[in-house]
Amino acid sequence: MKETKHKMHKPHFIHDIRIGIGDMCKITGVTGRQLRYWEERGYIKSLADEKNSVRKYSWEMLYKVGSIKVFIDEGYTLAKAVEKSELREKEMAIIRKFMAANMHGVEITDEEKLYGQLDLGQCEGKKIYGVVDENGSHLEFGEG
DNA sequence: TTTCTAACA
DNA sequence: TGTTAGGA
Repeated sequence: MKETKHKMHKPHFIHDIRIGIGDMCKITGVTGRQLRYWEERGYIKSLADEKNSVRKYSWEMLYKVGSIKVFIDEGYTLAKAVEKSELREKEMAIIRKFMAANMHGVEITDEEKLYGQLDLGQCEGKKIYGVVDENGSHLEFGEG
């Protein structure tokens, strides 16, 4: 896989995505003025080229800006919105860790309605299932 | 045309 | 926060 012709411009992963400030504005509804201010305050960061250059944002920043924007629209101040956004992200990281370690399978029970049963492994000899059905979701014990 | 910083009728 | 000037 040699790239002798044109380097760059071939993102293979979502993590390679780079978003300009204009697109960031269109996608999130946050103004360029706000984005520059948020960066100045250290709430977000753009990809470190030298300063005074054109800002590029990562996928993570797109996500974070969108998240902050939601909280702002709910009436939180910028500082509180950032706080909630960052707390949410940390909580989600823990949830992902837990799920990665304990999700042993998913059985789909209704493809239309997206109901199913999560195999969450065992505890004290009993199987644990997370059930999503017409009643919402709940936990169930199964036979060892 | 877009984005940059700095500053303010 | 909006907006504008003046460059890059």
